Amino acid sequence: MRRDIFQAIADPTRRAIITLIALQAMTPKAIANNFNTTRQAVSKHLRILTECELVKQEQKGREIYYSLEIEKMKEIDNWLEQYRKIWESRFNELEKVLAIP
Amino acid sequence: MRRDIFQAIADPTRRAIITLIALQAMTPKAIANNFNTTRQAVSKHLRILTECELVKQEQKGREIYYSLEIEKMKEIDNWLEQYRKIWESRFNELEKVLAIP
DNA sequence: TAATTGCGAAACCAATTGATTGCAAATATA
DNA sequence: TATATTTGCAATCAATTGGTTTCGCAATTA
Repeated sequence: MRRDIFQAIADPTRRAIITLIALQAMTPKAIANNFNTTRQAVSKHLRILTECELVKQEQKGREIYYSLEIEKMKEIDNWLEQYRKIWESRFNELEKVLAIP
Repeated sequence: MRRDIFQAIADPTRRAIITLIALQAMTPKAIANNFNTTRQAVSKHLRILTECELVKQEQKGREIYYSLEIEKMKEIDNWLEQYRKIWESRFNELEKVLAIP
């Protein structure tokens, strides 16, 4: 059961959850109310997101508030870095061609 | 058969293929030789990558060269933008706290 | 021309995934 | 204390996934 961040964000519902809790912590029930799905399904998604440390939880009484571990998102950014270099260098190539002498 | 870029990069083999063909076009056979897998398996991955327009192909005789459609990778970058804003703003908050008056 | 090579596609299989249902535990409220 | 609410977790099911095997087609080579 290998969890990695790329697998975690592959599911559209999980991406929606991430968007939802990026700015404010929410309970599973509150999250489920925002989608056309059940609490249990959301709970499973939250579990997957927690397993790959994309989400952290804070218990308050019987409620559990989930919020995004924004630092973890940087991993995607880091992976993307190698490709960003490529498209930036290609852009520079294009600039050279278009440059007025 | 919904193909989207996030699902495409979820698989580690596909990410490895993307890395491999990012800088130079390669045939399925050449790609397969770089991994511990068959040409047919690579072929299936390439099909998925092609379906979501992450990869383009160029026929040369009986060989087909696959290369990365780098522009498509920007879609991930665009999606990440909303979160980049968050972690940058948090960093600025931190800076304010740490700032020497 | 005949054999070989590179390829995609279809058929198939085991493993995984996402969703649902049902349940028990913990907390809150009457 | 009795009841309702919020939750995680296990069992189950249908659909999807990644891989293999096999096949036929087109291009190259002998």
